[in-house]
Amino acid sequence: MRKQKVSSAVIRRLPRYYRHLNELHLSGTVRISSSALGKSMGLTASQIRQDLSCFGEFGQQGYGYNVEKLRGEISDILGMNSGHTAVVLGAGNLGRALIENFHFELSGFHLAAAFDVAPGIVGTVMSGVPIYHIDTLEGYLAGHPTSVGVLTVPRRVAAETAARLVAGGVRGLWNFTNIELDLRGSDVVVENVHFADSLLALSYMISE
Amino acid sequence: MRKQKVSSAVIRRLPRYYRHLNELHLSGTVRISSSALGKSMGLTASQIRQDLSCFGEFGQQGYGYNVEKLRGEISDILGMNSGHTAVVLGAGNLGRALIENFHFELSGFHLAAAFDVAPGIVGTVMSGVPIYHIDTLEGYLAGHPTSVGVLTVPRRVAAETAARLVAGGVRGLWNFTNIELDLRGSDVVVENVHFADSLLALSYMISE
DNA sequence: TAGATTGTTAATCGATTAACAATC
DNA sequence: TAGATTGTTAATCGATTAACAATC
Repeated sequence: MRKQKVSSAVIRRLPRYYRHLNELHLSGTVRISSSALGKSMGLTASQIRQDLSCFGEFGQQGYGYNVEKLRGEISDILGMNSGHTAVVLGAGNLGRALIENFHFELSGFHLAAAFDVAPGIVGTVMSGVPIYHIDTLEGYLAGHPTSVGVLTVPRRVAAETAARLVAGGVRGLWNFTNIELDLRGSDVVVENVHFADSLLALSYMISE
Repeated sequence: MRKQKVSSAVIRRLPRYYRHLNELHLSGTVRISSSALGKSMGLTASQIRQDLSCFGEFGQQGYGYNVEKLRGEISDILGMNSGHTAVVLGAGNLGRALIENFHFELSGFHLAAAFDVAPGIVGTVMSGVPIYHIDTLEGYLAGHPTSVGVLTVPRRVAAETAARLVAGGVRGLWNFTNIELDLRGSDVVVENVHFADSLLALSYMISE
């Protein structure tokens, strides 16, 4: 479906484009030029036009871009309208924070279930999300095709849980454990959220 | 102090080097060559040597690198031994998850305090971290020089809280709100953790 | 129409990779 | 010493920026 290979740098900017266009739309802005958008995002107009040209022609000479239309195009490109589903693995502190506070639906995901082992929470419902026992994961995945597994389990079971998700047919892993998952051989995509790496980069930058 | 400008790409790899070297050290590995390290990290040997050469000469011809020594050098470069301190702003779900689960000290930070407004938690201690009322922030910062403010407050007070931290003299902001902070004019560094951007990048990658 | 702004091609810049003399 | 591996310089590759004809 996709024409050329899109570079990782471009992919990382797409969500920012979406976010900015969404705010522009909410604030009532109808159209914007690449130079105005660039100014507000700290990018060059050239880069924005170059980035967008990877996916099609969304603007109009002399006019610029229609904010709502471009937002829609980018949400399609990002797969926000693909009916993606997610499950959370590990409903401890971080897992619970994500279940209760992160709005998966704003990114086009339906958070369908979570899995844990703690007797106190298995069988309960958290912010509308049922918590099942991890032993039932395979059965669940067989009956409910799932796009993404959100890994918030303890380190020691991270690799094993990842393998079970891959075997169960998920297409991506959103990895909050600080394990480097090695999924070469499968075509499952891993997106790492390494808090410590982020804080250490900040530490470097403030250390003169 | 620093010689040349180090590119952002290099800075982002430093924490990964640190993490890998730490694991190598814990598993008892004493020395490693750039090519072996590259293989295990998915980088070229060239890139590793080029990256390290930004900061000095840490290896030895014919031998490679001493794992423990290189780990120590990189921790210094990252500022992990600079006595950095942090405070958390907003001890709600995400703030609490960070306070209780994220090991700031493993990144060389001392998490000294948190601030909130909820009567139920102001005055309590969470995992050894005292929770103060946000009204006392200025007084606290005046008496306790603080390196980094961890922003986990609600959207609507994010900009204001950031401004108060900047006025209070912090050097960096670790921003978990999905607001794009505009701190041009100050020399405070912002490190954004945009969960939604990360999930949307994953969404793109699994959407063929 | 005239002014504005696109999409795209060419030029520049920066980052990654390759090569190799130095040397442990 | 001989083999291995560094640090660094040069070559390549890719990403960003500039320029401009096309056109709304």
